[in-house]
Amino acid sequence: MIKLPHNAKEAIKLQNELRSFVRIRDYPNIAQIRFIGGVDVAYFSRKMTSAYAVAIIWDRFSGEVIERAYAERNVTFPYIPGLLSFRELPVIIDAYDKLSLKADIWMIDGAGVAHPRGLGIASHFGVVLDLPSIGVAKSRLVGNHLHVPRNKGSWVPLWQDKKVIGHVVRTRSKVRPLYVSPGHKISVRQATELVLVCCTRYRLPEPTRLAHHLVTRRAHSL
DNA sequence: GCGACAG
DNA sequence: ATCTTGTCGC
Repeated sequence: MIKLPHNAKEAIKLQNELRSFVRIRDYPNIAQIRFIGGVDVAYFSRKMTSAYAVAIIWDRFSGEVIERAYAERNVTFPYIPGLLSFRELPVIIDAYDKLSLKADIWMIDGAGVAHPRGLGIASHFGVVLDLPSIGVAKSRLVGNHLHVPRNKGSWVPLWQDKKVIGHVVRTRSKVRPLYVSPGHKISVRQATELVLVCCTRYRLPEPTRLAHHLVTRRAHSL
């Protein structure tokens, strides 16, 4: 269970404290990563008062989902750009806790360190659970970048204060690119490498894509 | 004050 | 994120 602040000011203070625990470095043996976790959250209207989350573990070699878990919870924290984790991490962790198997690394919808204070939801998740993680966002939160070549597999660096905080990746030809940034315990380069390996015929990497598909269909599964 | 702004 | 149908393009 994560610490839940009561307002934006407290949330920002907490992020500034947690950011010091983020570790961006090479993952030991990325070629041997087999089990990749994926999570996503959905709301079924009614002023989006309750959130639903699905956490899955995907086998990169067989291409199959080997386990899935579902959770739902009333959300209290509002959606504020930069403070997304305080709204969605609680349900995500509820779903994560129901899994019996372990994943080598996790992919989360949203930013990793490509965040105003370097602690996007993927980093927050990684630090709290002490697990390697990657942030996979469908749009930009912070940073600047040049145009990304239109062909699948190409990418350009995402800059912030003269530093590369992530990559803007073309996971499908002629389709809007993804904003990939390391969450915890992985490097920028490897994060992009792993995301591309998980993209077969869709814009989103399989772990995140499948979790989104399941949570959108209210795929209950205990 | 104005514009930007993950899901 | 969610509300929504058909439609243009690879």
